[in-house]
Amino acid sequence: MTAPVFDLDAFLPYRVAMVSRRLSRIFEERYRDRFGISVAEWRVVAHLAQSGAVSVREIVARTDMEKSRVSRAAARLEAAGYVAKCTHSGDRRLVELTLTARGRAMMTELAPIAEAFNAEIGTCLGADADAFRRALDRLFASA
Amino acid sequence: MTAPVFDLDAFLPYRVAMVSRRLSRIFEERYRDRFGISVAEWRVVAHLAQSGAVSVREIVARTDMEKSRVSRAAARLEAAGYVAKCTHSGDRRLVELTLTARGRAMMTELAPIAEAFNAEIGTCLGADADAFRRALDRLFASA
DNA sequence: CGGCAATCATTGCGATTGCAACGGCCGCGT
DNA sequence: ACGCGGCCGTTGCAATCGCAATGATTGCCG
Repeated sequence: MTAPVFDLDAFLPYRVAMVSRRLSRIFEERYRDRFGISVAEWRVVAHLAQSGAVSVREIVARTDMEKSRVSRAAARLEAAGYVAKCTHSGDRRLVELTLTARGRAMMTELAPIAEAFNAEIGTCLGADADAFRRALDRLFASA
Repeated sequence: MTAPVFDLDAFLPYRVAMVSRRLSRIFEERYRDRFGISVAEWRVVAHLAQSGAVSVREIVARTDMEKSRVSRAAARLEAAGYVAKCTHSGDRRLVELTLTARGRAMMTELAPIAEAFNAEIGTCLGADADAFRRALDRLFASA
């Protein structure tokens, strides 16, 4: 029985997962205490701030999250008063998600925090930042 | 009420999370059907193949996974016959995890699959592969 | 030598997730 | 006009996760 040799540190999916987890965790610490939202909810809010009124399906297509995850995140955000849900006029299957005034206020506070964190990452990467972004784009496109 | 503007696509934690999720998903498809293990269990097995007999705590420190996640993954692996658990002689608090013959056989089959997948990613990245690896190392070190 | 804080692994519990099934709604074809 | 297949969002259910508490064991320090 040969002893299988495998270098886990060189395995890129593992490395990416570790970094992803840490980045999300660090960023989450900067807004969870203040607003009490989770990562899934942050993504929905950020997407709404970017795109205005959109349906659940659009967020699903755009963020690669499960339908149910988006649906429940939207429900929690609605319960917390950050998001309003109303049925689309014309196609009553669709749900139009919109930021409430409270949601926009949160985003006004959150956007600079996110930008700052993003900038931190950029400076941390230094000269490799552009290559890193390119690599992410390529992996996302081909995966 | 100003409309908050934020470009989610430029937000690196988000991009990394998307790519991480996709890579893990794709790789998982290549072994889940054959061996019925999950990502957490794969990580434990890969680490055992690399490090021999180790305790739960070492895997936790090394992989940045929660104690309970590693513990349960080890329990599932033991139930499936891939891993053996025995108390460390000398310090009976520690649990020594070891690959069984069946576990080593699985790893013998899995290692080439992982290597191939890793190589695919490398070729996909092309000239940016080295910078990508450097960037991951730097983010991991500073996070 | 004895107690006591610390370490290690497990487990209970609440929350979240993914998958699949479902109910409501649309639009196409007839 | 009317089914009927398909799309959209929600929900039931099982599994997993994270966190905190617990049980078991060790090593330190008085």
